[in-house]
Amino acid sequence: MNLSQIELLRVLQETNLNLSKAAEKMHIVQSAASRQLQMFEAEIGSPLFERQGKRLVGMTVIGERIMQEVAIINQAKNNIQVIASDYMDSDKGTLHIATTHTQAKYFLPRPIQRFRAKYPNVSIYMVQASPEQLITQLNTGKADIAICTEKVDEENDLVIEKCYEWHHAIVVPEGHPLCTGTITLQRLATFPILTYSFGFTGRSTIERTFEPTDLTLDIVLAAADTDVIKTYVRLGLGVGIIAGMAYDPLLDSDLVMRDLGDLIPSSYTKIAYLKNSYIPLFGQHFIEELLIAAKEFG
Amino acid sequence: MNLSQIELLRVLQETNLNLSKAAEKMHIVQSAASRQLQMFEAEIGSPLFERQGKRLVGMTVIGERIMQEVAIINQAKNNIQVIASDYMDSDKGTLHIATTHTQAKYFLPRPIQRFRAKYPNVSIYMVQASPEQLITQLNTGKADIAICTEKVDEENDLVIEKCYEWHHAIVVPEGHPLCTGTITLQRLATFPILTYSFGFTGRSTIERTFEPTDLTLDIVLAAADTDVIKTYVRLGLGVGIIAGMAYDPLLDSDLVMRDLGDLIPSSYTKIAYLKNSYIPLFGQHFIEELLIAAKEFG
DNA sequence: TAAGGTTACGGCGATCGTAACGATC
DNA sequence: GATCGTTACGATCGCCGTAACCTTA
Repeated sequence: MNLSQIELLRVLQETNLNLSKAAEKMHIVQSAASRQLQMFEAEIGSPLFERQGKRLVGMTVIGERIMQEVAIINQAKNNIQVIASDYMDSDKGTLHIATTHTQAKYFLPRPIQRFRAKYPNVSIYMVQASPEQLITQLNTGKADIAICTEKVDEENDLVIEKCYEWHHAIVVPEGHPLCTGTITLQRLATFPILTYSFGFTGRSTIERTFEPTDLTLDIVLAAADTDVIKTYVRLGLGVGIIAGMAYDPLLDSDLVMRDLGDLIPSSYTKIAYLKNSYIPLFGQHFIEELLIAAKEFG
Repeated sequence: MNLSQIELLRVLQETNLNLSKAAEKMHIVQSAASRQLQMFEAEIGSPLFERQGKRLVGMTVIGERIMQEVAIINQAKNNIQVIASDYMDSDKGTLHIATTHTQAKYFLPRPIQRFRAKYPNVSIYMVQASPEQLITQLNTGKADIAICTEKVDEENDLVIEKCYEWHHAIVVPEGHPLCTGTITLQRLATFPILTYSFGFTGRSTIERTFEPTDLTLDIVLAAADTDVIKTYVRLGLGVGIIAGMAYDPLLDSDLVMRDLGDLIPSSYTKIAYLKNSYIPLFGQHFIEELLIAAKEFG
């Protein structure tokens, strides 16, 4: 058993068990990868992969179990490298951030700008994805830190920090009936609604608010992305329910925003990272920067 | 970085940073170990060991930190091997049990005998140690399962199962004043006492019982081992406070035992193993055997 | 027939062991 | 002087790459 075999297993998973692709990723020729895999299986004493003919099409029971340990080893190995480079020069490195569109556009710009000013030698990679994907990004080591509102609860191997609290709000064109008068759930339900897709940016909170009532929202558009919602609100498709902080007083001055804090419970945007991952110094400072920005944001 | 370097680091710790001994344990010549260590430190970019001249005398800060990851990797690597051999033949293997004298002598014989009958091809190694050492045995991978009463609480990376409940009891020679009449803490405190050493077999419970009172026990002998206590009770040195199950009605018929369940809170003997360790099938069956024996024991 | 995987073989490099040396208790 | 660690050098064994071959979409 050796570390490159362990890594090969990880890479195999990432490539849907395609040995050729895996070999390429590891900068070795395909036959070499094939042999390494065979040697490892020989050492284990039973096959780790289900095969159809020669093709790898799945994992055996023992393969799955061993993969858990493989993941642990890879994580620890990666930690060692990060620790080492952090110790050598704690102002230099790479930070992979995974987040959703809303956070990327409305919350992160300021803290990231500040962070860049302090750490010009840290490269920041941002991956935009659905909240569900964010967890995968963390688990596969593709992201160091995830920032989002949904889904990052009760995950056992994640460290989760509350970042800031926010309310939903409606946006409507000027002159829309909802610009005046008290807003109630009943009244909202009489209009066509534009809001986030399932699993995005507090959509689950909206669901939970309406679920116990007899009302059903008439959702005519569900988008992952606030800007799409606003665009169609401008076209008069209906009432947008968006995250309050996604209303930009300058750019969105043609739209009227009204807070729904009294109707829909607040949502919390959180910071998450793997419990077992080593976060370098600059990463910890980045998190601090987020928390500072969060206070200004509230 | 490769696995033998990782292993070398672990072995170095086990040998008090003696490179020669470590090399021997790894079945390589000492110069090879020296080089491997250098290569690893070069890759990390800074020394992992404090040196006096050439001797390794301690670990640097980064060395300590990296050791945590090294331990994780070694554990996972070991798990892989156990998983593999468990899958190959789940009736064969080795079980390292760490426990204290009292458990080894009075509780374990029956379950171990039964287990041996079911699994003749599993070699059982028993290490007898102090409760404190048991934890170390688990953490260093020298023991798979620990059985004892003290110390195995609130350890974060241990899985702990309650095994059985027991009471303290006194043993005295026939005709001793304590053979008759009600036993109270006050009365106990008037006699010279023989009991377990600090940190052994419920000694802490005895301490906690007397602590809030004004009474102090006159402990004339503290032993790790029930048999030593009984021996000196027989010589008339005083009153033995032992674990109830350590009284053998046949062999100790010359002594009178009286239960202290009303005076001293019960103690619990627990089974402990590392949260991240893979316990092979026969190991799980061994634990079941313990729990069965525990019921008969109560 | 293209894509994925295995087998055979020669070459190169990593790592080992021997051995001589340096330093520290 | 015994123990512990480093450096130098030749030898070996593991692993890679090339290439031919097999098998299935």
